[in-house]
Order: sequence, then C-alpha cells, then structure tokens
Amino acid sequence: MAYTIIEVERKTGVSSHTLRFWAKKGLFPFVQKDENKVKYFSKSDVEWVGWINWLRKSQMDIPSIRHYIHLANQGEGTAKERRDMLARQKEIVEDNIDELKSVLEVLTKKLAVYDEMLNKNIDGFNPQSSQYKSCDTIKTLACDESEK
Amino acid sequence: MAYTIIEVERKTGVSSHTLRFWAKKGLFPFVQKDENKVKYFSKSDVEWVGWINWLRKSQMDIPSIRHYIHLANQGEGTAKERRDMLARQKEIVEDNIDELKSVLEVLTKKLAVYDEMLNKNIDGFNPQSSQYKSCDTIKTLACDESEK
DNA sequence: GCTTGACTTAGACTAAGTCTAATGTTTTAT
DNA sequence: ATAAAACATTAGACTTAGTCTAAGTCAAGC
Repeated sequence: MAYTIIEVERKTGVSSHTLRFWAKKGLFPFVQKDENKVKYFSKSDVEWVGWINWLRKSQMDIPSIRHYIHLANQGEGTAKERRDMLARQKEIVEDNIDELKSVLEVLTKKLAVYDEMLNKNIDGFNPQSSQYKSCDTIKTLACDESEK
Repeated sequence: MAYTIIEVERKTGVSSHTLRFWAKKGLFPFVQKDENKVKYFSKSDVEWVGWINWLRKSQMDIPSIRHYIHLANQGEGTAKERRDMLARQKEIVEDNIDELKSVLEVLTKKLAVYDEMLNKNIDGFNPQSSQYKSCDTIKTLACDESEK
C-alpha cells in the first residue's frame, strides 16, 4: 500500500527529481517518512501525483496547485473555489490551443513556400541563377508573416 | 527606414528587454549601431523580429533560431535544411496541441463532476451532511484521472 | 566485508526571459 | 540655460520549474 519515490516515478512517469522538487514545494502534505527520512507514497498520494501532473500540463503554477490541494483538504465547502480555478485553467488551455493553431498555420504556409521553391529546383531550374535568387530567403521566406 | 528598440517594441509587441536579450544571443546579426552603441533596426530587421517571434511560439529554442538565421543568410542552398527545421517544429506544435486537447478533456470532465456536485447542493442538499461528504474531494474529484 | 541499488540533502546549473540600477544622450519645456 | 522627460546602454540580480550532480546513509545479497 506504500510506494517509494522510485516506484512512483515508474508508475507515473514523473521523475524522482521532480517529485522531490514538488515535495519541497509542499505539494505532498500527507506523504509519510520513516526514521531515515525516506518518503512513502500512499495510493492516494500516487493518485495526486497524476492529478498534479495534469494541473501542471494545464499551466497551473506550483503555488496555485498547492492552494488547490489545500482547498481539497478542507472539504467540500471549498468546491466552488476549486471549480473556478479549473474553469480559469481551462480558458488558459483553450487560449493556448488557439495560439498554437495560428502558429501551425504560419508554419504550414511557410513550408508550402519552401516546398514550391525546392520543387522548382528539382524540375530543372538552376539553383544559382539570379532568377531563382529573387524568390529566396529573407524577403519572401523569412519575414512575410511578420506584421503584427 | 530605421527604428529604435522602443519603436520595434511598439510595432511588434516584443519588449525591449527581450529584444536586447535576443540581440545578445546573436539573433540580429545585421542591426546597426551608432557611435553611442544605440541599435537601429532596419525594416528587414523588424520583419525578422516578427518571424523570430513565431519561431519562439513554435517552441524553437534560441540556438536553433540563430542557426536558422545563419542558414537564411547563406542563401538558397540552405533551403532544404531550413525547410526540415520548420517541418520538425510543426510536428512539435502538433504534438503540443494534441496534449493540450487531452488536458482540456480532463479538465472538462472534472468540471462536470464539480458542477454536478455544486448543483446538488443548490437543489437542497445539506453541504455538511455525511452523505454529501462521501462524494467529495480527493477520492472522486481530485484523483480519478490520475492513472497513466 | 563489499558492492549495488535506492534513498537523502544541499546546491549548482539551465532556459528564456524579466526587471532593476547605474549611467549616458537627446530632446523638450520653462 | 537648465532641468526634466524620454530614450538608450550595460551589468547583473531574480524568477520558474525543473534537471542534474555530489556526497552521504542505509539495507540486502554475494
């Protein structure tokens, strides 16, 4: 029923370094230690590791996660506040996805320009010709999406 | 035709601090300086700022961006390598979006659990009843998605 | 008795900013 | 003319969330 830090690492994929770091930041208020200071994670602690991992992936910072855990340990009276924290986090993730989608669009366009250029090349154009040079690099490729 | 760092900040939204940081890292090999070491960004430099900003958003690290810029300045012979860098970056962004989508799913599910719980509350349940307590916090709310 | 593996802590290091302090120059206002 | 503002520079401290290393402890197996 109790797991060492290495077992938790293997079960969750979160490195023991990170687990110790999180522990130092107060994210595991209930983890037991033996007389040699060795940590033992209960099943519930291990479940928290997984959940904290999701919260981190949602960009929640560590002090906020600590607060969330604190709230959860207070009981159901804090449910509304926790719910609101998650709702806020969800918005952040949605905004993130939107931004990454626009990044993806830019990359896709740029890749298309490169591929057109490289295909011309294969189809027999001389890559050293001045004609070719005029459609290259900085002007057309590097900077054409840079306006704000 | 030449912009000071503050003008570039205003045009691109990239802070002057960050611009100086990028400059120190070698991302603006062509920016001119006057006798007081004041930087002047050409139109092309400003366009690079915008493009570098996209590359950063795609998670490309600064040494790689420097390499990309170096390649671009070598001419069209390096187009293939640059194309491949962007293609790699596109994969990274796609993976990122996928992960964020799964985070979104988890948050959505958890929010649903919270909302159900909070609604019960409004519908007349006593939030202090032990009956209520059994569906709370750690067991059902915090940790049920934590398996790997 | 020694090696191996797992554990501990303290603390150095990293990336990519972010911010401050000290200082300098140029322009504008009084 | 002088003072203040707006802008520039550098060096360097600080931040976040790890990531890694060094040095040490402890129990088990050969």
